[in-house]
Amino acid sequence: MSIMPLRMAEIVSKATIRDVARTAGVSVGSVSRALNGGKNVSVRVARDVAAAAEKLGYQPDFQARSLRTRTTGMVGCLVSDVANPLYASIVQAAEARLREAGLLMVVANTANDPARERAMVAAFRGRRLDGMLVAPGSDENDRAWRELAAGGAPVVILDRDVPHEEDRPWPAVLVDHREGARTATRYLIGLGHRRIALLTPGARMRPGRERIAGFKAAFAEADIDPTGALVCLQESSMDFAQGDALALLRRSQRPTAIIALGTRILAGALRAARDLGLSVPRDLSVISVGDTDLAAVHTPAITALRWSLEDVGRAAAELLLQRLRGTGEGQSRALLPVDLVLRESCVPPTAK
Amino acid sequence: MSIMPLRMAEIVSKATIRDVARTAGVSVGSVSRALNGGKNVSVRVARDVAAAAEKLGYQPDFQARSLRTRTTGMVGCLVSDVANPLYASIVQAAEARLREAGLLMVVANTANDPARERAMVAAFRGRRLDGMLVAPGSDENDRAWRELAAGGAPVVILDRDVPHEEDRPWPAVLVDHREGARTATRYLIGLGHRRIALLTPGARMRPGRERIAGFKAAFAEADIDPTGALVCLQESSMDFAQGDALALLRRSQRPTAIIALGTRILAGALRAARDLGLSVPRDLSVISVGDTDLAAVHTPAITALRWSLEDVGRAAAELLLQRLRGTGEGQSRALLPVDLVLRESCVPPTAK
DNA sequence: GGTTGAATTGGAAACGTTTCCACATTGCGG
DNA sequence: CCGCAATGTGGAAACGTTTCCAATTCAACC
Repeated sequence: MSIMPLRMAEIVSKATIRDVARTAGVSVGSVSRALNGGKNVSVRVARDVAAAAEKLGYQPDFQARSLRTRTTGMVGCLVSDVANPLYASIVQAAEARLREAGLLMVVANTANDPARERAMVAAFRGRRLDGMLVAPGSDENDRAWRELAAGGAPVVILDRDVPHEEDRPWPAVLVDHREGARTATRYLIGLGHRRIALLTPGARMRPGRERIAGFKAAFAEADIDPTGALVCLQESSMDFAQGDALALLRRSQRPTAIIALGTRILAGALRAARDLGLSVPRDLSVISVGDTDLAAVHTPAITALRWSLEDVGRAAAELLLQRLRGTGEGQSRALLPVDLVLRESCVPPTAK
Repeated sequence: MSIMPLRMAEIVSKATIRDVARTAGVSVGSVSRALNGGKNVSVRVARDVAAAAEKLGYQPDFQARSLRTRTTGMVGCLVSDVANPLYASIVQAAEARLREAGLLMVVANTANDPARERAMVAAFRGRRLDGMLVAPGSDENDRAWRELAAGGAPVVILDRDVPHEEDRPWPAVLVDHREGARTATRYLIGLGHRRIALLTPGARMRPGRERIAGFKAAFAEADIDPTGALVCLQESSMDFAQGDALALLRRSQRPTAIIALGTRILAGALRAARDLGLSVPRDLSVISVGDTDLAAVHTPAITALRWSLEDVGRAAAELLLQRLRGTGEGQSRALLPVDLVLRESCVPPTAK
């Protein structure tokens, strides 16, 4: 144990390609070719270089390589908050796929702040990251997306509609929130509900917009009184959701069913219901948008719209890798399905 | 919109420091000094350089700078799974602090696989990351920690006990799981419970070990039958936890209280209880280790051990920044407190 | 006005790669 | 036996910075 520090100092070894060249008795160019290309190197050189590299514990310096090759082996990932389970799983899956391909992933949280978004895009570009996965905080942040495009590095958009020039939509992984919301709403209408509230973050972003569209579409196609379709835009904070949900459930004509985004908002809504003494599902049917632990384990178990976050991350990584390799443009957009997982939180409304 | 592509091509601008030098009519050295040092540059040069840089939209190339300065402005973060809420919040908070300091964060998931851990440490080192935040998957993975040390770059350990040489403990952020578990256990014992089960991931890692120690300490100090202290080691998978919990709760002498890690395991335990028709807290008192949404929103709300994941992340980032700046070694370890948040899930056991 | 020292400045040498280019060396067909 | 293509090889030029060093300017002080 005592000699450890010395050995470590050795291992840190600044062994450079020049050292390898010297001990192998060849030129640096040959070493580089032997180690990378493999093309145009004699067996003798290959052997000697390998031996020398091994002996010296040579580790190529990515920084230097990057400078020369203009490629960093790193991609950026820009989301509002990696601690949000919705993003965490996406990030996790994307990282897994990218690592397989030998890439590192840089993450940054934007808190949906456009200025910060721009700053991080600039930072990514300054670091010459090879590409990026981005979930912009708003679909309208004009300046941000222009800067996005300016980088030259491929970008894949996560579940957003970023304005694009006519013929070149952004590569993107999208979730079919519209169809999901429509299915859920149709299901509730089928159970007899006529006053249904949709609690979702604002229409600033695609998921919210699509959900609202699907929600309304279900009412329209059922040909019932559309004033029963209550859209409540939310910030994604639990406290706020709870306050809003309380107000909603105190109305004289309170909704008999709620569809709530399953992160913080669902929690707030359930708390509100509990605080008002409303029993789920007897007094209030509930559908979670997104299948979280909370939804699955809650008593009663909450019926939920489910889509695979892992698939989103994986597909995004795949799309990005495609671009990076430049192998045929291939598919440019993926639309992932949403399923309704039936559980115990929805029943026909009690006649009143 | 049609001229956009051209403008973008311009913005991509390979404007290099040489260009700036030329248009400013000074040498590259002066540009570098003007832009960075600020020291020893005349106002004239400073002005001209600033103007030229502005005009050309000059963005320094971090890669090149890194090569020269041997510093990348990036730190690595190695955890088993960023999608685990326990880590997600830590990562989020650490990233926030590091970004403030102008650093980017690279994340990688190890899935607690020692080989992968080593590979990622090597990758980080090859990329010359300035430092790293690491939560090793095991406290015993000898080889990994040696390689850790070998890098020369500072490392901060997240809530683990990594073997160290006598006089140089690793900088680390630790959570006082022992005291937390002891408090929780004491509380249950105080309520009258005598058979209590602790469901936590194995003793391979510090948090589990410490919790078990605290759990047993509470029994010891209460001077009651220690066979009532049931330690159930778990993998952190919900299904597995549920199966185990089922077996546990079916015992003839089933525990009257459970302390369960609040991620997947708590969910599994609650499901198991529900499946067996056991009511919380009447038939079973429950304490969650870690205060998650699930614990807070569950009906009944689950009493929980709480510590601040944000503080862990922030403190870790702070410790790392300290090392990076080399400003006085300062504190090398942080021990964060754990509180017991009383809710509705614990009552005295029903006489039986 | 010359001397000195500080403040600025330009030029060039790193940093560690990859890649281009020119040159040897080979093998082969004519 | 003579080109000639194919193959391997070494040397050097990038890549875009920072930083060292020597040279120049400038002011101030004797």
